[in-house]
Amino acid sequence: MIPDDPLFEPLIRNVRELVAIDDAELTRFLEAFRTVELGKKEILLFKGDTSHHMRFVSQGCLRSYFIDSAGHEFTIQFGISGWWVNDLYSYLTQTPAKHFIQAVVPSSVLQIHRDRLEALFGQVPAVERFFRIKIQNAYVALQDRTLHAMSQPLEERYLEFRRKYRDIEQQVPQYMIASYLGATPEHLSAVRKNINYDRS
Amino acid sequence: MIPDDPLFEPLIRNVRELVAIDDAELTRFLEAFRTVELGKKEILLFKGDTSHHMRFVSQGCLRSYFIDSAGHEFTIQFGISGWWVNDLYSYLTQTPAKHFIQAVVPSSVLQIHRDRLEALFGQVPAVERFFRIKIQNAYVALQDRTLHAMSQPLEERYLEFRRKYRDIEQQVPQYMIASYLGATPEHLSAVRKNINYDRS
DNA sequence: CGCGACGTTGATTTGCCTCAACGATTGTGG
DNA sequence: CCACAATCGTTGAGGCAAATCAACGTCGCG
Repeated sequence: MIPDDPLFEPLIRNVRELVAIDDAELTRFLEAFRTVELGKKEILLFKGDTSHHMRFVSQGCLRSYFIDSAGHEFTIQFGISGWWVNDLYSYLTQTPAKHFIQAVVPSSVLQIHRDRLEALFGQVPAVERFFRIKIQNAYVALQDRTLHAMSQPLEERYLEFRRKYRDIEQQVPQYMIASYLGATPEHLSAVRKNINYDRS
Repeated sequence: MIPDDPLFEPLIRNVRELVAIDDAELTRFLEAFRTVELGKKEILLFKGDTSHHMRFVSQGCLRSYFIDSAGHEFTIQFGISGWWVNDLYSYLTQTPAKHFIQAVVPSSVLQIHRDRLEALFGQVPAVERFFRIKIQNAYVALQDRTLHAMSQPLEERYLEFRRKYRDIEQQVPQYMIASYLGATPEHLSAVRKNINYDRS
């Protein structure tokens, strides 16, 4: 009954490690998803479009980013297998997105339409619970990142990023990491040089 | 049946403007709250304590902040009437808080114990829904703030703060606003001076 | 009144950005 | 399969925004 497509495995694990849900309910949930395949650098959501889906990264790596008035890119979030990625503001308010969502490498995404999900919230409490807890955790993580960004110099933030996301660091170019950390590629490059000198 | 204590009014409004909930359920929810009165500068949650309550500001103004290794204060959040304030990480994981929560001016807080709230989540779906939506909105707002902090100069951030939170600006000292904006009091002072010159 | 908390000012230092240029690697079309 | 272009990381010079440090005025409160 539960779909045995291997793309669904990370999602099943993601749900079951957080909430108790029986097979029938889980199946209803999974059946509401559609698969999207993306090539390297392909864009899944454009600024100005409205986000109608919650999106789960099954394979590969995505990022969301925005571009300020001076043309600078800021990476908001990376997402690898097991992460949810979205422009939540656009999704929640059904207004045009301020961010882009892009595949950094070839990726497989599972997405569920907002109408289906809202209906499921009323029908399967475990699904609503799942998203409540997910968003709580995301909030805490974001708060942590915000505080680090304000209080730590770039070197600390970079080392922290490496510790926490070694698997992300390997698949994304450095200028994206710089833009995630709120720095220029040149500055990050200089910091990396320093770190290597310190080692020897 | 619904408590008519005026302190509850902001909370009742807060819930009813977001979810449909009948009087009996709302009453159950409200009865789980206790009132806490705080004097100016009194601390409600100390760093190192574990947060066992969700807290709602009924009157006055609170803030949460943390102190880094160099002794600098960073204000994470202000909360006036109608806002929820907590160290969510401590609350969710039941680990020692990394932040303080403090009354900026004399304040009245309504708080519900975690055990009561978790029980209500299972019994009254509207309560779980309420918190899911609240935390979604908080996440979006925090993301917005994080992006502004990274991409805008202090002057922009200060003007934005003023526009958005004029009612907060009036009850908190300037050095706390500076610490919220990620700047020193001296720098904010200089920026304010500039703004005034521009006006004339 | 006198002390402490708060905001301001100015001099100096510093972390980070900007701009320009240059290898190295990747990928692509002829 | 090679040649050329584009992408990415690095380097260094110069500049600017913001932090630091120290000092001072003012207000409110015990």
